[in-house]
Amino acid sequence: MRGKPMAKNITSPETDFARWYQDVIREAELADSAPVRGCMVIRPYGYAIWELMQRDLDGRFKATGHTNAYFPLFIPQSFIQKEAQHVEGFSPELAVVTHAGGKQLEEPLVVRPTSETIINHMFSKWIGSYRDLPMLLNQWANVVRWELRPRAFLRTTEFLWQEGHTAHATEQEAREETMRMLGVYSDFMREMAAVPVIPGVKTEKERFAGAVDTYTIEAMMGNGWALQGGTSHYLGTNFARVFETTFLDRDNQRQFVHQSSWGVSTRLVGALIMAHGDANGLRLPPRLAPVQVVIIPIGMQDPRASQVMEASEAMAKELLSMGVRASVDSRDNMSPGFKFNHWEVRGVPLRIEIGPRDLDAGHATLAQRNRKEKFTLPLAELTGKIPALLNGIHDQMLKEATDFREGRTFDVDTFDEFKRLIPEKPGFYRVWWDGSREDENRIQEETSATVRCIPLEQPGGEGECFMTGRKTSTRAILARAY
RNA sequence: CGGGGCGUAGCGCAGUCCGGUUAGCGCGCCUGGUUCGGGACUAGGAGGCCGGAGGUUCGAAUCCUCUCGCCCCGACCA
Repeated sequence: MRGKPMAKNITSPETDFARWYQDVIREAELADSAPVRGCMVIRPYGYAIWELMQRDLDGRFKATGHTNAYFPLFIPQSFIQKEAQHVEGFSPELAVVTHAGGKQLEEPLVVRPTSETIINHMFSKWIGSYRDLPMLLNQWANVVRWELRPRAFLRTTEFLWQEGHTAHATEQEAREETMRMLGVYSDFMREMAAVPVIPGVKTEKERFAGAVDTYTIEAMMGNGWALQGGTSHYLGTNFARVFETTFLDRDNQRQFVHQSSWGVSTRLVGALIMAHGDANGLRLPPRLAPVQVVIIPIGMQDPRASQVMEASEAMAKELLSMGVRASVDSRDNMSPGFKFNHWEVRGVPLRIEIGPRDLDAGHATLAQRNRKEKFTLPLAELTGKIPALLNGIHDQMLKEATDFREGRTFDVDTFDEFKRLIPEKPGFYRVWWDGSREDENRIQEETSATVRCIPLEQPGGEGECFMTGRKTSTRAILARAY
C-alpha cells in the first residue's frame, strides 16, 4: 500500500467514524437500506458472515447441552403485560398488530421483541417435575424493537439473533448456566471474531427489563466507544412467578423454576466492522471470513495465461479440499490492481497473486490484509502453509485489537477528571464505583458516557467512589457506547 | 420528539440565490479495439415524469404553498 491514497469512496475513520462505518458497509456490500425505515437488507456477503457466526455458535450451544426450537413471532399482548418490569422496559418499542384477516383482532398481537413470555407460557406446560429439568433451549429468530435511531447492524428495527432460554431447579444451577453462556460468548469473540471482550455485570440502570442480573461482554470499537456484544441474564423466578412455571421437587413440593436467557445478534457483524476495519475498508478475522484466501491470476492476456489459470485453479482446489475457503478471481475484464482493491475493501485476510514471473521463480506472491509487505512462498509448499498463516493472522488481529484497547483504557479517580478526559480521549475508563442510579444519570447527562459494566475480574483493594467518595472495593468501566 | 442536512441517470454530485431553447459532470453499465505485477486506455452508445401534489408565469429542476421520504447529531435502546 506504499503511501497510496485512501480507498475510493470511503471516508477516513479519523475524519468521521460514523460515515466511515456506513461507507464500509456500502463498499463491502454487506448491507443496503430498505424501503422501510429502520430496516435493512443484509446482502449476501454480509449474510455469509452471519452464517459463519451462526454455525460456530450453534455448535457451541449444542456442545453445552442445548437444543434448538422455534416459537411464534406473534405474542398475545397480555403476555408482555404480565411482568411489570418487562412491560415497562419494552412497551415504547413494541410493534403491535391490531388488524388481521380483514378485521380488528379481539386481542392485539405483539411482534416479539424477545421471547421470555411466550417461552414461559410453553415451559409451564412442559415442565412437571424436577425430572424435566434443566430445560435448555435456544432459538434462532428475528425480533422487532421499534427504534428511534437506527444504525446498520448495530440497531435496526428488525434484527436477527439467537435467544437461549433455560429453566433450572435451583438458583445456583441457573446462575451457573448464566455464567457458562457468558463464557461461551467471550470465547467466541476471542477465538472466532478476534475481538477481546470484558465480561461483567450491568448496573441496575442498564439491566434487562425483567432480569435479576444482567451480564455483558463489552468490546471496544475503533473510535474508543464501547459495544455490548452479547448478554446473559439470570432471570430468577420473575417470569416463572407470573407464568406459573413450576415443578415438583424430590419432596413433592411445588417450586418456581430458576431461569436464564442469553443472546447475541447481527449486531456482532457491526462489531466486527468497527473493531477491525481500517481506512481501506473491512478487515475480517479469518475464521469468520466468507472468503479466507483469494487467488488473483495475473497476466491473463499473457501467452502463458492458461498456465497461470491452471496453477490458480489447482491451488484453489487443493485449499478447498483442506477446508480453506478459497476462490479464484478469474474475471477477465478487470485489472489485477482493481481486484486487489476489490478484495481488500471486503476484508479478505489473505491474497495470493500468481503471474508468469511467479511461475518462472516457482513461487507465488502473498499479501495479508493486515500487513503492508508482500512475501513469496515456493509453490511446492504453499498450500500446506496456508492454515498456519490464517491462524497467525487471527492471532495478530486479536493482539492488535487488544493492544488498541489497552492503549485506550485509563484509570481516573474523580468525576472532574473523567469529564475533562473523555471528550478528548474516548476509551474505557476504570473507576472506583459505589454510585446510585441517580449518579449514573448524572454521568450520562454530563458526559454522554455510561457505566458499561462491573468487570467480573476485579483488581482487589479498595478506594473511594469517583462520584460519591464512599469507600468501595468495586471497580467499574465507563465509556461512550453504541 | 428536538437540532442540522438532503431528495436531479444504477451510484456520487453540479445546476436552484438571479426562471429562458435539447438538463450536465464523474464513476458504473453496453459494443469494438488495445491492455493486464496496485483502482487500464480509447472510440462509440444506452440511460431522467429534476421525490410528490397544487399554484405563479408566455415559460419552472429553479419562485410560492402543502406534502412524502431519507441521512446525520442528541434523548430511548441489544
